Amino acid sequence: MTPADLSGAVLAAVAACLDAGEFGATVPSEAVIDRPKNPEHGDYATNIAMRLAKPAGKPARQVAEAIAIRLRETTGIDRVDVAGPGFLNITLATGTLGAIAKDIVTAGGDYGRSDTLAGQRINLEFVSANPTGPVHLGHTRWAALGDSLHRLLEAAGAEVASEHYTNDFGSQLQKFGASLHAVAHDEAVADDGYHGDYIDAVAKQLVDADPGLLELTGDEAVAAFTEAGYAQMLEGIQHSLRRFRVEFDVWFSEREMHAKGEVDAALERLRAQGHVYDKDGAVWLRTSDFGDDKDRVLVRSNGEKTYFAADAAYYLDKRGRGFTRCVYMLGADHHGYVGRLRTIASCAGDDPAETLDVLIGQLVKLVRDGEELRLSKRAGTIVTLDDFVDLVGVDAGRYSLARWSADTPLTLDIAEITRRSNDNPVYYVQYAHARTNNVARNAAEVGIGLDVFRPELLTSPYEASLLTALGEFPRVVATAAELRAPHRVARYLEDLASAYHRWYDECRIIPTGDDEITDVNRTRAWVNEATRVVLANGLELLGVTAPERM
RNA sequence: GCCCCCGUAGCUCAGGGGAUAGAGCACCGCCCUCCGGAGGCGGUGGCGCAGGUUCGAAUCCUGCCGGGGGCACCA
Repeated sequence: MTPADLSGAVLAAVAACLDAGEFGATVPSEAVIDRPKNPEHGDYATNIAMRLAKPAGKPARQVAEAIAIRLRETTGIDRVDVAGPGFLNITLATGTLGAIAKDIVTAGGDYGRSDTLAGQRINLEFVSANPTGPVHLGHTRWAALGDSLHRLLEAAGAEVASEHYTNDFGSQLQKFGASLHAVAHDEAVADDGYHGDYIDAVAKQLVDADPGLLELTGDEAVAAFTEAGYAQMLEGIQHSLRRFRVEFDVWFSEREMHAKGEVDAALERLRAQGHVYDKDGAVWLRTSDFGDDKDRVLVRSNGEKTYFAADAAYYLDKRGRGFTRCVYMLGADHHGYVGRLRTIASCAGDDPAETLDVLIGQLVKLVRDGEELRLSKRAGTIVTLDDFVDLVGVDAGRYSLARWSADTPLTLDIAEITRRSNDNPVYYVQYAHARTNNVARNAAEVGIGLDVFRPELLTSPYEASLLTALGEFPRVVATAAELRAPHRVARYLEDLASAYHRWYDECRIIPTGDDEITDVNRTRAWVNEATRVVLANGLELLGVTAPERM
C-alpha cells in the first residue's frame, strides 16, 4: 500500500463517517499522509481529523475516533491510534507495507514518474552565458540545478524544453571583439573592454588559426575578431556544459531573433496594445502601469533597441511557440529584472502568476584551505565551470551544487566535497547504490534471486522504515518538480541511503555461516533491489552517475 | 529612499502549519567470528528580536535589528 493508496483509504473512511452522520463536513480533495519521526507513532500519520474539526464543529479527537473506527476496517491496515491533539497514527499490516518492494522492482526506471504536471508545456531557460567569456561558477550552479530541474519536470509529466539564450547581439559582443583585436595587436584594451587572462589566450588562438586576421584593418578587422571570438566562445560554452552533462534542447540566438524582425514585431504588438509611447526621442514601455516604479526604454533616442526590448520579444517568442509556462533561472544580481519580466507578461495580456516563474539563485563561493577562490572577471581570476570540474569532478560538482536550495548563498569547501568517505553526501549515496549491487551479486552467487516474494516476512522495524522511505520517492519527485527544488531529491536520497545502511547492518540478505537460506532472505533480496532502483532513479534525476562498484 | 533574498548548533546548511526542530563538519566516546568500515551506534550544542493569525508557527502576516544583492536612453 502506497501513501497515495492510504490517502484514498482515509478519504473513504471520512466519507463513511459523513454517510453515517458522525459529523458534518465535506470530504477534502486529499488527505495529507506523513511519515512520523517517532516510530511509536506508526508507519504513517494523518492530520485530517484536526483539519475537519472546525467544519465539523466537534473536538478533533472525537472526529479522529470516528474516522479511526472506519479506517480500522480497511484491508491491510493493522492498527489505527488516535494520538496527541487528534493525529491518526496508522500501522500497516507487514505484508501490506512490504508489497511496495515488488511494485518498485516491477516499475524499474519508471518508479517515481508521475503525471502531476501533465499538460504543462514548460520553457526552462538557464545559464544563458554571454559568449564573451567562459562559463563561470555562478552559471555552474544554474547548470546543475537547471539540468536537474529539466529531468524532474519531465518525470512529473510536463513537456519541457531547456533553453540557452545567447546574447550575441549588441555592444557587449563588439567590446569583446575590440578587446581581442587590441590584444592581438599588442594595444591597450579599453577600460570598459574585457580584460581577463582568457582574452589573451583566445586572441592568440584566433591568430594562430588564421594569421590573416592581423592583416585586416578598421571596422572590418574588429568585426572579424568579434565573429571569430564569438564562435570560439560559444563552442567553448557548449563544450563545457556538455562535459558537465548539461544538455539544452534549444540554443536561442538573440541575433537571429533580431534578424527575423521579431523585436520590431514585438514593439508593434505592445504598441497596438496601448502600452508604448514616445518621449524625448525614445520609445518607452509603460511598465509603471503594472507596478514598476518608472517606465522603461525600449528604443533609445539614438535608434538602438535596448536589451529590455529584446527580452520582451523573447518572452513573446516563447509564448508564441506554445509554452504555457516560462521558467527563468537568474542570478541574484539580476533580481531587479523580475518585476520587468512580469510587466512584459502583463503588457502582453498574460497573467504573470500563471505563465512566469522566475527563480533567483544566490551567489556561490568556493573555499580551499579556508580561503576563498576569487571570482572576478576583471582581475582575470575567474573561477570557471571547467576549473570547477577539474577540481572536484562532474559527480561531486553536480551533486554538491544541487543539494542546496538556490535561494541561500552557498559556500563550498573543495576538500569537503571531494572527500571519499561518508562525510561526503555524494559518496555516501553513491556508495549505498554500489552496496546494493554488491549485495545482489553476492546473493546471486549463493543462489538467492528474485523468485520468492513473501512481504509478510518483512517484520523488522528497520525494514518498515526503509520500506516507507522507498514509498516516499514519487511524492518527493512530484513536490521537487512543483517547487522547482531539485535539492529535495538529494536530501531524500541521503535519508534513503541512511535507512538502507541501517537495514543492511541489522537485516542480513545472505545468511551467516551454515545458516540455511530462507524465504526471508529471498524476500529481502527484493527490498535490496527496490532500493537499488530508487537510488539509481534519484541519482539520474540529479545527473549524477550511479556506480555499480566503487 | 525604494525593491528582492537570507538570519536555525561553533561552521556549512535541511526543515513549503503538526507530535521531542534535523544532517554533515568540528569536538568526546563505542561497534569488525558475519553480505565492502566509502558502514553502524551514542554524547555535547540552536530557531535574530517583538507583536499578530491558528487548536497548533522555524514555517503565514506586520514592525524592528543584522547580512547579501539590486534600483540607467548598460547588458
